[in-house]
Amino acid sequence: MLVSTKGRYALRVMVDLAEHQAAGRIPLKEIAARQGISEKYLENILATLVRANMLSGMRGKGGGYVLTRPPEQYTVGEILRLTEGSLAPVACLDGDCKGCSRSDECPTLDVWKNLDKLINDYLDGVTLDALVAPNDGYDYVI
Amino acid sequence: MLVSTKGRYALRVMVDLAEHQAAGRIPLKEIAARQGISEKYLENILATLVRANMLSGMRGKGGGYVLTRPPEQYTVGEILRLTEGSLAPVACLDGDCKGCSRSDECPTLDVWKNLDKLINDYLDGVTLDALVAPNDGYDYVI
DNA sequence: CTAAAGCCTAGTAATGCAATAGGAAATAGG
DNA sequence: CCTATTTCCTATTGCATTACTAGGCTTTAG
Repeated sequence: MLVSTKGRYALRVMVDLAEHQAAGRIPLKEIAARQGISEKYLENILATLVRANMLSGMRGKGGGYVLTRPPEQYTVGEILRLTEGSLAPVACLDGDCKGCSRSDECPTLDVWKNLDKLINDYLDGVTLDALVAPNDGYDYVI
Repeated sequence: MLVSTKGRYALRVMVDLAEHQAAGRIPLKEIAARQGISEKYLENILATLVRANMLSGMRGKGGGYVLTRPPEQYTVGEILRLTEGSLAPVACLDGDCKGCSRSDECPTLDVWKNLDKLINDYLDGVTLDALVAPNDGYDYVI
């Protein structure tokens, strides 16, 4: 499985926040309820996003989370790479375990490299605003 | 990780067998030595391939493994789907757990579907013979 | 001061992955 | 028939990761 629940939830949360941007800071409780995700589990995920400055969190009454950039400036790729650690399709390409001893002669390495590029290029080409549902009309109701 | 060692090893073994087709049946021991893979672990992998009729295994003296089709008739996709179980990038698309309750309204589902298609289409487009190293020349030595 | 929120560090249960163990059955050659 | 060789089959183990929970601390608005 390339993307685990952590990454999937993170993406859904980012879309949720993008859709509710107009409402200002959104408390975790609200997101969890809307998305049907355990509050405690969400904490971990949001903490990761905050530490990477993708979200700003504020404590206390009236606190909550808000995007730090406009939705079109987030790519799905960066969100997933952050929460998943890596999007490499095979261990051979993962940052830490750099190159197995057979990489010089490996007949399959090119397949993995091409696949890796395919995946990352696609996910880096999709921005958050492309996933936001069209506004319900509140903006132009008289 | 989309593809685990099982799938990677399987692919390498298939390439190995394609490259040594001319030698007839190849015993597991030989493949394991050439590829630097534990014999016992390889057993599992080869058993899977045999059960799916991708390889033919024969026991006893002079036995070993051989491809059941010419290399250009295997795709990397089918080899990996068999050994990995599935190439779905997220659990949402995995055969068994068909569709989560939110799939109707899920803003991210299309991303996963597109990614899934991208991955499978690419891997189904690469055939085994594309990975086989050019012959060393034995065929045309006088 | 207090209630509402995020922040932080652990801990745990379950799953899946990688690898190993031991033996049964088949086959070829002497 | 005997033996060495080789695949086939069923379990089991150790390990790492994933998904999720627990409990308490800190910040902020009113």
